[in-house]
Amino acid sequence: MTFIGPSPTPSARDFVYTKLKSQILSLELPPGTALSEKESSLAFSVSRTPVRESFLRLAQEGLVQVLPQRGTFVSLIDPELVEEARFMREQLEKAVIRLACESFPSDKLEELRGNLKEQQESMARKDDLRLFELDEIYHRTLFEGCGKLNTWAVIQQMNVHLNRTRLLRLVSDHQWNHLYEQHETMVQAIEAHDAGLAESTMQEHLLLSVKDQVVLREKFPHYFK
Amino acid sequence: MTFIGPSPTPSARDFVYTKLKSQILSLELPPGTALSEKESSLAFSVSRTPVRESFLRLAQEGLVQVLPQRGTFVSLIDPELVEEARFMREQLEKAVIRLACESFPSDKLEELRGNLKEQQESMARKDDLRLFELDEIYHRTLFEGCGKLNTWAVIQQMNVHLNRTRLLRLVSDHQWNHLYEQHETMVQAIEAHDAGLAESTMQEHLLLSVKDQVVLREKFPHYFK
DNA sequence: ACTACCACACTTGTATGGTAGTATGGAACT
DNA sequence: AGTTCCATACTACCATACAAGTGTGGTAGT
Repeated sequence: MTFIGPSPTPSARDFVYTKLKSQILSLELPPGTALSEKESSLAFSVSRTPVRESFLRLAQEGLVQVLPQRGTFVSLIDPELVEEARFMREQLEKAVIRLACESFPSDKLEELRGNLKEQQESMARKDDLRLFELDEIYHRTLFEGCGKLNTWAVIQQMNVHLNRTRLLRLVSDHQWNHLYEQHETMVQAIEAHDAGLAESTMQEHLLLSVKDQVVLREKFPHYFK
Repeated sequence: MTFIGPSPTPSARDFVYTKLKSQILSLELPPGTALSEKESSLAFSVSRTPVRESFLRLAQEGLVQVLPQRGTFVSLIDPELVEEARFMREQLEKAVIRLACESFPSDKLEELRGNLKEQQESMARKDDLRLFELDEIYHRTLFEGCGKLNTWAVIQQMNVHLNRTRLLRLVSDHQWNHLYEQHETMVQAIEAHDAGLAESTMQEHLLLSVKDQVVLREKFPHYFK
């Protein structure tokens, strides 16, 4: 439920925060890594203050753990937390697509169709990065059309815990086709006001995101709690 | 999705944060109020650092708004945000009580029954404050029994936006009886594995929480966005 | 060899001074 | 009178110094 007014001039704090967050999510800073205000401040050429404030924010999001007078560490991945994040997203997305089946503004529906078209193009170009973005925009548009953008923001925040288990490399090779079909099915379900179909498709759709965690857990058991 | 390791020795930051938060939620600091690092630091007899860090945390939770070089202000109540918080809570609570109807550990069921009994006693004593706590514990126990404590934590965080519109005074006089009956019905539904009954009762149950907002909005329109 | 202890090198927590951007009120000008 | 401009008193942002707790390795004593 966080609303960030993006500063017109990016502050040092935001810079450090963004950088650290991306490093943590990409596992460039693996779980368990010790951080230090001083060290990071040197690395980023800023003072301890913005670094410290970034640490605090990351701690609130559960990405790092601050132990007073002892140190700050990248959080281990908590499988329970990951599962619950998935659970929450599932419930909220299902509820929203049910709403969408009742009524959905036509301009947003148009956006969804345009998005689908671009997905096809990107699949042809094997542009995985763009596909990833389009997937996100697709879901965002769904929430936007239902007037539930704040809910989407909450989901985004929970997603960080899912993202750390989602290795982009692994995703790239498999089943964009399958995902695309589901996206298309859901749009059709909305048009047909078929809430049952929409909901079950969404459920399957979101289940695909859990597979990577198993792989990661076998490969790096010490990343997990 | 935030996890705060409560410090063994309460830090100045936590003290200031807790105090400010409670003042904001109780409307003692009404929406729109201008805050200032310096002023608060004097009021709490600490330096500006812990105050500043509290401001940032409150900003992330959406309770204050920090405008660089201009000031920090208690956020206006955003009706959309309040409605979505209610929406999310409804979806998640309904999903959880459905799970509870499939299976629920007997010791937690015992806790729920004990809670109900204490609710009766508190109603007899007209102990509204305790009833408020018991209501919260009741719902928490539901999530605990389903292994969804992190989800409960998320709900708690969204609740701050609902709480600012829930005037404790107003709540006190009406319908504890009604709420209690719903609590009892839900426990029975869990025992009977009647997901339909449980879900619809929960939905009604949560709808009761919106009424105060209307009153508040008529009385203090300038508190709202 | 083993243990108790202590100095030291870390860590984060707190206090404070300086910087730059913003709002405001009054003076000077039209 | 109305408008423009500027000094001034704010604001949050950042840098830095100091305080206080923690872990560790070496040393002295047994």
